[in-house]
Amino acid sequence: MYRELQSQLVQHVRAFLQKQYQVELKNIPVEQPPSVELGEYALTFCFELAKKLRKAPRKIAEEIVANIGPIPGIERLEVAGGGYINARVDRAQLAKKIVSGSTESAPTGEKILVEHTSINPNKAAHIGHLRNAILGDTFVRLLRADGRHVDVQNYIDNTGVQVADVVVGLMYLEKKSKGEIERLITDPAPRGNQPIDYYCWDLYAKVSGWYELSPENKQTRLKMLHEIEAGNNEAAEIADILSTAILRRHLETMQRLGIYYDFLPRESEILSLHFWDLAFAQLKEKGVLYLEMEGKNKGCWVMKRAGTKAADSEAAEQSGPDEDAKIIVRSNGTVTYVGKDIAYHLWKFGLLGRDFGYRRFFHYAPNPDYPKGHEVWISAKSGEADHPHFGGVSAIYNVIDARQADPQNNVIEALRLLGYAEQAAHYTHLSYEMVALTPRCAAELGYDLLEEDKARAFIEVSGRKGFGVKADDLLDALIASAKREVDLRRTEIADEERHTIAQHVAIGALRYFMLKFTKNSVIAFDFKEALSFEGETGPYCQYSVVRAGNIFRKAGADPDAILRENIDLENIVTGSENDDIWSLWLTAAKLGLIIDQSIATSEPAYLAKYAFQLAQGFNNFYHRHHILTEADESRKKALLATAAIARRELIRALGVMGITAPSVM
RNA sequence: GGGCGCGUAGCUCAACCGGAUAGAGCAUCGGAUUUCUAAUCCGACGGUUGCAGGUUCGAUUCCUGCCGCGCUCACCA
Repeated sequence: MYRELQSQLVQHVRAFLQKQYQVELKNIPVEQPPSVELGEYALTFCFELAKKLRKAPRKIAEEIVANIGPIPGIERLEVAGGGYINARVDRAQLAKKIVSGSTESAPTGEKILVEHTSINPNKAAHIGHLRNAILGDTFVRLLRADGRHVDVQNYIDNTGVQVADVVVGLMYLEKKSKGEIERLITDPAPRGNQPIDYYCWDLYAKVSGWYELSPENKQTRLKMLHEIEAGNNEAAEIADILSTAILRRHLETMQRLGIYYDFLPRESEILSLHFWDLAFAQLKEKGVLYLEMEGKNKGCWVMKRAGTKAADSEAAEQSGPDEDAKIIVRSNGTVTYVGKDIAYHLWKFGLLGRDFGYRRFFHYAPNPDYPKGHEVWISAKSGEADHPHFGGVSAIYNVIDARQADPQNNVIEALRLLGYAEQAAHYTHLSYEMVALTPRCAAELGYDLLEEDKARAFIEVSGRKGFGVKADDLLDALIASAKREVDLRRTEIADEERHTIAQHVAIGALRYFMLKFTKNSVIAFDFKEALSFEGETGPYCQYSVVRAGNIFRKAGADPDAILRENIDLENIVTGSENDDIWSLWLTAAKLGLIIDQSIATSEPAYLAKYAFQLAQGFNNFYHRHHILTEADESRKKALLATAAIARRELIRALGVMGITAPSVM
């Protein structure tokens, strides 16, 4: 609506500039004037044109406004300031289009792969993982709202050092047999009735300390890692049952937040199906890797790093070994993490020539996102005969924190050097900054802080040290806090229903909190802020939806039905006395544009800010115009339509963020 | 040392590809017909956008140099 009209306007202006002045502008930026009093769109290109045409910007603006002629949907153009052109739309006409609300973009058919969460399956999920999963899930929802076909993957590193650490803990510190470990997973009693991921959280921290005690202890870790990677032994079996149990816990935690997956590829299958061998052959054949013959990397297969001197200067190549090169295969013949990741990404783009086996792993009961329920598939060496196909996509988004930019860039560079420029260009590392704790928060949690840490703005969480806030704990705290608020406000309804409301509010608060910060801002986590339900929060937005709903409930009207009636929009959106109401309509009309921008910049925070703005606009309207006591029936109906539009678009915006509003709060 | 990112109100953060008076929330203070439920609304207070230059009609935004902070760069994953 707003988006469509905007592109029409740009097209028209572009054609006119070409015809009248023979100029072709690459970009015709469109902004919104500071206030609707000045119009709906602002054009700034006259300033740029001033140089080319050797005329004052205002003069050009005046000429254009005088000569451009009528533009569909635009009432008139006006010159403002030193050379802005402001466009005023035909409000009644646009409002009518907003009411009809049918502008879904056509599906493109191509498949997009979004990978997120990817928590090492050796401990409970913490707030850092929540940011990843919420960011990723919201991005998936954005793409789907835009009509794209998306597969959601959660990569499981079930054979890595982190899993090995916990297995070491069970076998060497706790001295448990395989049978005891199996019982530990099926029976909560031996682990003090805490969930298995919680139990391992503490154990993991303990093992890290144990390694520091002696070099022999540290050796155990390496030995364990190799056994697990090799497979077909007791340690590998223990690692498998343990990591699988913890993985289930992670899926349950994320399910609480409305986060679902389609496929869980595991490192164990990347190893057992020998993905690396195929990738290695390609990398050697195309000369991406070379065997280093001298220097500190002697005997390793290495790859030049992107952007280094060695990569673009031939002179450097002759002056000895490139010691800065990235090692892909160690001198002992084992492959590094980046190597495996290259193979995995060749698979993602369908360039490897081999596929995973697939079997069913987890079933989601019917829910608002999947009314018929949903199946999660997991990789397997030999899977079920009937399975959906994953991988072979045209674009990928990896939601991974900023600390892993370097390995990500290595993988992209490898694809590029292999000649897959197209794929490399559609490989997006959706990078975001970490969630850390404020010193105050750390103190509240009972951690002893070093003096130097107390002075910091934030302290990095560390699973290895057991330092952090567990995802389920935070969600529980939010639900409890929301429940107290609901108990105070809604004494007339049943406790069970109050609990459901509290869950909605808690999820809204948490998801919004994780989305309101732009990606490259470090979140310094603090309970006080995260538990807030006022101001710029999810519950604020949810409350606006509830309020709008209340109006219709009291009026005995259905918001969708109102919009199908014959409404006199002219009298409510036109004229400067109605600027505040019109401005709410206009904000509501922008959701499509905001979704586009959020995708283009891979920045879900835009959407969060927008939802808040829309909620704020509605609350303002709510106070200024008392709908149910409006005497003029025609105006009352138009006000109801206004509330219906704001409500509809706000519900839609929140839905893309995975937030739903309860019917009462 | 190289790479990436950050520095904006007391605090936490915004600012669309460079655009009109740099905006929100929190905190503080003052107010809102006991109403479509106040998880709300209105107002006040609060800024040399780290510093110094440059480009531009116009710079929080782009360029250069400093200062400060975070992350990262292993034959760990």
